[in-house]
Amino acid sequence: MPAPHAAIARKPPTAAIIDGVFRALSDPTRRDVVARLSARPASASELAAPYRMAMPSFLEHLKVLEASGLVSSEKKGRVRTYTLASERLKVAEDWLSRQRRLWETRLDQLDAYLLKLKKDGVT
Amino acid sequence: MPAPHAAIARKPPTAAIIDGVFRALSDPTRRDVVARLSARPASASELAAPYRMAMPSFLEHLKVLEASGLVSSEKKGRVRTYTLASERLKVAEDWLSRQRRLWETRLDQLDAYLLKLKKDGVT
DNA sequence: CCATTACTTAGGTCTTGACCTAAGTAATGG
DNA sequence: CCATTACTTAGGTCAAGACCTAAGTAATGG
Repeated sequence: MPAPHAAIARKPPTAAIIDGVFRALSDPTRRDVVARLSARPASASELAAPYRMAMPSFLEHLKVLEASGLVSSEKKGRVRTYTLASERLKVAEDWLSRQRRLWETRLDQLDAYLLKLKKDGVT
Repeated sequence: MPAPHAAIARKPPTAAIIDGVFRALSDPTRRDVVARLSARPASASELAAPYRMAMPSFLEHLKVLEASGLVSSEKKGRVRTYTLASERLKVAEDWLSRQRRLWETRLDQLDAYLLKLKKDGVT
C-alpha cells in the first residue's frame, strides 16, 4: 500500500509546478495559444499560423506550455496535435482564490475592529 | 472631459499588465510574500527575514512585485512598508476564469454533440 | 552626535528566455 | 518515388533574471 488515504490525500501541487504554470502564462503568445486551445485542439502549424515568428521559436513556446502541464500533445503521422489540460489551469485558479480568501478575511477582521472602535466610542 | 463613459468603460488590462502579474507570481519567494502581505502589511526587512538571501537580491523581488502592481509601498522615516494591492490579483483571476468559461462551454458543446449522435442512433 | 538600523546603489557573474537561420527527418499525396 | 509538408534538431545572439559583494545614504535612539 504505497499511498494510504489516497482518496483524501490529494496532495497540494509543489511550488515548482505552480512556478511553471504562472511562468507559462506570463507570455502573451502562450496565453493566446491556451485561449485558442480552450475552444478546440489544434496542430502545431495551425497554432503557429497567426504569429510572425519562425517555427522553431514558436515550438519553443509550445514546449514551455507542455512542460508546465497546461497542454498535452500527441503525434499522428507527421502532425502533432495539442490539447488543453484544464487541471493545471485550476492549480493557478486555486492559488489565487486562496489568496483572495486570506485577503478578504483580513479586510473583514479590519472592518470588525474599526466597528468595535466606533462602538466603544473611541475618537 | 478626458474620459467619457468612465463608469462603464473599465478598459481591459493590457497584455503587458497580465504578463507582469503572471510573471511576478511565477517565483515562490514572491508568491510567499504576496501570501504574507494578504494577512497584513509589512516592512522590507520583516518580509526579507525568512529567506536566506542577501538584502539587495530580496529587494529585487519586491521591485518586481511592485512593478507588477501586486503590491505598493510607502516610505516613512527609514522604513518602507509594503501593502497588497488586490485589484491586480483580480486581473489574473479574471483571465483564468474567462478561460475556464471557454473551456466549459466547449465541453458542454461536445456533450451536446455526443448526446445528439446517440439520440440519432449513430454507432 | 554618532553608532545603528534600514534600506539603496553600483556593479559583477552566471543562467535562462526568446528569438533567429540552416539543416535535418519522416510521412504523405500525386 | 520524390517533392511537399510538418515538424525537429543544432547551434548562435542578445536581453533579462536571480543571485552576489561592497559601498553608499539617511533616519534614529541612546
